Amino acid sequence: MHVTIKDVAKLAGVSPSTVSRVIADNPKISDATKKNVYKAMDELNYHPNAIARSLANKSTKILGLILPSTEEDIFKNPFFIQVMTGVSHYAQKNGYYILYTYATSEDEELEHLKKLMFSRWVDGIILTTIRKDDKCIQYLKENQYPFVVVGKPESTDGILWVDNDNFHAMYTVVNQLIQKGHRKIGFIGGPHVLNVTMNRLDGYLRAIENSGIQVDEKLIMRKEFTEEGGYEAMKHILAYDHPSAIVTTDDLIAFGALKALREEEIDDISVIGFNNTPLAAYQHPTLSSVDINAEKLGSFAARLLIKHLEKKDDGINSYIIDTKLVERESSEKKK
Amino acid sequence: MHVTIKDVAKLAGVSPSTVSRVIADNPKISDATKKNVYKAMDELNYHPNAIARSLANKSTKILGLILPSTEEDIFKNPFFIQVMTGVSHYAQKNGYYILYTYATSEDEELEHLKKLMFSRWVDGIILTTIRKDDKCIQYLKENQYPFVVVGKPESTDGILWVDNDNFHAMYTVVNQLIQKGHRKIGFIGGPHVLNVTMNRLDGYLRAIENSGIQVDEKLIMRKEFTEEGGYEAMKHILAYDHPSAIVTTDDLIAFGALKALREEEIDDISVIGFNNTPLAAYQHPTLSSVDINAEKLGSFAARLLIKHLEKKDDGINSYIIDTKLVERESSEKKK
DNA sequence: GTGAAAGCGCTAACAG
DNA sequence: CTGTTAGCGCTTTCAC
Repeated sequence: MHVTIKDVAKLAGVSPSTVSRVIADNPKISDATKKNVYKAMDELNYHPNAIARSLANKSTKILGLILPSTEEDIFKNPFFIQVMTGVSHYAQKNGYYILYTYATSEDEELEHLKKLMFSRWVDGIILTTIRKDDKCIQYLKENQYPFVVVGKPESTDGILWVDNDNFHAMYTVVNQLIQKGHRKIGFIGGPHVLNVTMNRLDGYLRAIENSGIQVDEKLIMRKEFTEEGGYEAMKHILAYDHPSAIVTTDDLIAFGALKALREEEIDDISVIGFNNTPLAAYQHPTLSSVDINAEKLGSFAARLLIKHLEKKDDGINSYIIDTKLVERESSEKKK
Repeated sequence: MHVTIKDVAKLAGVSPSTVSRVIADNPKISDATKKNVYKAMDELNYHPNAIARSLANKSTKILGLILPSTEEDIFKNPFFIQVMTGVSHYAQKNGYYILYTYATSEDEELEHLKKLMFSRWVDGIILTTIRKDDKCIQYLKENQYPFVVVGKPESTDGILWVDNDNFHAMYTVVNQLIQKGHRKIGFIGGPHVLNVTMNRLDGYLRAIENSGIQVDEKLIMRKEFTEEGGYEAMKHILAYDHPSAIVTTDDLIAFGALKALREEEIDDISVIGFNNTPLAAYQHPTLSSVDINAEKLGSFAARLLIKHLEKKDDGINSYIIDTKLVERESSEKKK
């Protein structure tokens, strides 16, 4: 019923394999027959059947994307959307499609991952989050399935990954604050099971120590990645002391901290967020935040994976994406 | 190299066709052999090859999603993300994957649409936007390809679609304002080539006329769907008169209008947005806006398409999704 | 109920 | 350079 390679072959007076070669742009086909075949193709309005090609080729030119999602909101977290944007651009430009699934827990994620792998729909997989002793990574590795992960895994051997230098990013931020004269700087981070939190905390500690300031454990809080977490942590710190600046590991936390400060009518404490989410510019005061370039994380992840799939590995199996502090009102010089 | 249906057949001591029937859960297979085959399957850790199935079946259980995108920002417009969320949930729950492409113009969109169609990757397509004399719709129709569109097409015969009742939504909003005592109500809409704009304008006009108020053409403006557009339109209206309320057809427009009012230090004009985007709650004053339930638009679109693909059409080929005015400060009673 | 065999549309040796 | 042939892994008549 549909036009196939055979119809084209017949019309062009060649064999199906020749047509196949023309499709694959095989160099050892004479220009004359190529012309011929092309003519037949669009005379018949022929379009290769990608499914059949994939079955024969064992390659679909589709990438799988696994997104974590808290309950019903897959696309609420700006970070993942940005990563997805980067991935999509790079993939589409290079002739790949994206197939995604979302999962609400590590086990579900693994479940979907397996489905995606076994179905053969995708040539490789992009993981957008990374957990301690990540089961997905382990599984993919064991099965030698091509994948790339956004976030630096504990063990990096033979793994493709992209990440920011979280240690360095936080180190720089704290250092700048110290340069500006801040001495008492608080830290509010997310749960310490996450690598990011630990790396950022290390950066904070190093900067403090390097400048000869005494680390004050009571100015260091770790809470959930939520506005409430940030709010409570801030309150807690204020009950103990009055620092001149607070660094956080996430904008959401920073939003909560700002809220606590507003309530207490305190306006001489600088606050710095992380991830530079869209709402940062809409806080009161507008929130200074570290831009982690999530879109770039995505596009470089896609790039690594695609290069690998096409056997064009250039020896590079990871990228460190630059970060940048975006200064807004919340870190302006206080009176 | 990989476990196939033949290996399973051999181990279970049956023929490949029997295994195939077990996979498809064919009712005329004895329970005994079913058990047997299942056992063999997980002894070998067998997983059906979806590509091969698709080639034989002519169905992939993948849906194509076409997203419009202004330049580099596919996922910046909250509307499309919400639609995508709804689509994804419904699809994933029903065993479908989503493959998406984005395009920056109608022609590019058509281009990608064709690729998607001819490749056979997807069983059907979801269009998330609709233009006047939409080429994509026309093409899909001509080729009898299964699709659904978010937005009501000019001609609806034989087309699956979902939309809000834009006329009614705006009618209700304006009516409520009138009930509250407003008499001079301005309208700022997007370009009138778009169906939504026209429908919402009609709702506005009807409400005004029904209440016996004289329509004042000078209070009606149509601009681009941008903050600047809203800003200029508002300034323009203010130069002419001082209405007590302004309705708009998009939050972005409303943001601009609010900005103009802030500049003029006017705080006795109610403003209503449309689409209830996340930033609405972060305006000054916070913006009242009509929630159009974009996620529901998406899930019902997926639902229509999937039912159709599975030949479970229930005679329903469109859905009208409810809207709801979310009231915030910008429409509070003014002194 | 189950098996044999043909075929879905394309690719890839292997010849020539 | 091009044709022949045998699959890729699964489904599906058509027999038995």
